[in-house]
Amino acid sequence: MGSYLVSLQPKKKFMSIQLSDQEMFRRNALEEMRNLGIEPYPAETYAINATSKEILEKFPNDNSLYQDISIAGRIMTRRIMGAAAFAEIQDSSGRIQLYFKRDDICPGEDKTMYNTVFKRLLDIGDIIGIKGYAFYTQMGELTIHVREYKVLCKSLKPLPVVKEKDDVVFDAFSDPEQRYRQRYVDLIVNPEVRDIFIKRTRIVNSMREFLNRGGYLEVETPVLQPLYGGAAARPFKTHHNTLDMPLYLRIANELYLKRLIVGGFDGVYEFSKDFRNEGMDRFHNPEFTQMELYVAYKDYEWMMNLVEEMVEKIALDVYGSTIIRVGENDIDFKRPWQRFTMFEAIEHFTSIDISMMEETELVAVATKFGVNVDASMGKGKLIDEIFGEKCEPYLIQPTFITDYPVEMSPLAKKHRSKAGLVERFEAICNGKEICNSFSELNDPIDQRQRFESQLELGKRGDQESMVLDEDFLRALEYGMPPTAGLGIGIDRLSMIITNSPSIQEVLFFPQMRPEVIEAHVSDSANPFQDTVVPEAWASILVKLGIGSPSALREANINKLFNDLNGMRKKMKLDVAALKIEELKTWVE
RNA sequence: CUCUCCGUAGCUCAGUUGGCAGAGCAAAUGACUCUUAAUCAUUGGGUCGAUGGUUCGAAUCCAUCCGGGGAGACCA
Repeated sequence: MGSYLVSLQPKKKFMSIQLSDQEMFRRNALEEMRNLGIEPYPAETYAINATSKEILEKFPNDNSLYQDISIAGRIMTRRIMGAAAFAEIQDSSGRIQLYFKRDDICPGEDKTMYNTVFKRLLDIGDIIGIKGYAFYTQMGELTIHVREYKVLCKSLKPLPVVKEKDDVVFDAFSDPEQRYRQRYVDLIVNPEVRDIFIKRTRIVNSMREFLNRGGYLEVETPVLQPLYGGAAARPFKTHHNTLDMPLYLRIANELYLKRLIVGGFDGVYEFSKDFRNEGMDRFHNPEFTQMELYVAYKDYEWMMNLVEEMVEKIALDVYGSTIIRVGENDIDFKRPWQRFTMFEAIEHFTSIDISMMEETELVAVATKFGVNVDASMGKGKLIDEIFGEKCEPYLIQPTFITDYPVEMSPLAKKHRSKAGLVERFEAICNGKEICNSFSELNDPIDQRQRFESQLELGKRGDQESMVLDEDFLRALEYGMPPTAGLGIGIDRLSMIITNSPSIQEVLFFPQMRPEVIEAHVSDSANPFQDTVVPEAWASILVKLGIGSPSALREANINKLFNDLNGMRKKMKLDVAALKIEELKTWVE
């Protein structure tokens, strides 16, 4: 700890103020273990030969099994009755009860491993390995009788203790902020959360298996792109130092995959993390996952059949059924799904046929339905808005919507028979789009014109209009076979299939504003020595992770103000509360 | 960006019309050899998200800010 910090508070007091009593007890237990010659963080392998799940499944059928178990897990509950005790450990497959008996753990005179280590120095949250045998208690619960145990990891932070009886959960760890920020805790104490993520992986595995079986090649394309394209969205912009040029994080990988079709692959797909610099809500995270697939010599009709088949298989692989309960509804993914053209869908829900309307009439209809209309909207956008307002939310069962206005689909091929439309479909399910697909536009001259009309929309103020990609056009000029393309949102699909109401529930680490975490300050000089920042506050800045004057200048001043005073209060510092005016003088 | 709800002990939550911060679980100490939200006894622990204001007095009222949830705007 640097000298300027020592002058602030003596180290001992400094530390004890920040740790709760429970954390202090655990640190003391750690020391005591070491004094007893027990290493709380041993290095060597702990060999296991069973999991809680397989014991619970197989022992009831054959009581001769599991008489020499080695198993490891985290202590989740303990019920101690003097010389005997029950505990539960949780491993990756679930929980199982343990029975500890003093004279079995400690057959000799020395009862330390039971009386001191087990009863006093171990806590809920610690990870132990045990050896023993399976049996039934008098109450009939399958339990492991522990012969010996070993400390594998001492936990220094108290875990939230969630209890359950008759399927009623008590004191659930439920605060969304804490659950998302400390997902590891969420995963430890909320088994249904881990189940969601297991299902998500199964969905991805099932899809990949389906695609590989179809003979499509899984590929990787750039995340950092000099031009962003393939979707209508605003990008994240970054900078490459050596090239000294801006680069964008991809908003889609469509244009790269189509270059590969030009290059002669018949079918390529990629699970891609895409990034869109837009609002965040229940359905949008700045980074999200999409699977894009392009198949040569196919069209959108063919792709619709593929989507139905693929999603039906996923439902069957995950649940063994095509029917999934989602919120209030039972959604059935069984083929075939209902198909509507966009105009049919609008007519179905509004009884108005807008298929022949001009822009001014569409504006009137849109306004009537409460759509916010502005000058940047073209005809296609208006139709799309009307659909989004009056149809999409009401489509619960999986439904294909086909034949979109050309203005909204600059990468899709013109409809073979309907003027002004393109060969495009979306699958809508539970009121939300889950995929988007079209017969890909492979006429390079038409494609150039579409890009140019996108530039027009950009001039009208549409911030999401696409940019013109000359290299992509060059690729098309060499010739791309007729191709069907698909983008399917993995997060959206996972939400539906796991019955999760928000995207945060299907992302391990959803995007959040940064949290204040006190950094451990090591011995170093005051980085604010040559500034107007007082020494007392400088140490707090370092603890908040702000280690240089430039970092200070980049910080959000209101948040910093809040955080600094928060730390002052928490650490009971003997300095006056910081005024925002004073803070402002630091960054000037 | 707007509206709205929320922020109190490690966790889940109470806190009346402003009047000395409460409970359950968790923790500590002790008792208890088949418990299971184990039980019984005793004990410690929070300055109420931050700042400023009103007041004799603020967790409580007001303003601004920080963080989160929900709805909307925006957005495939």
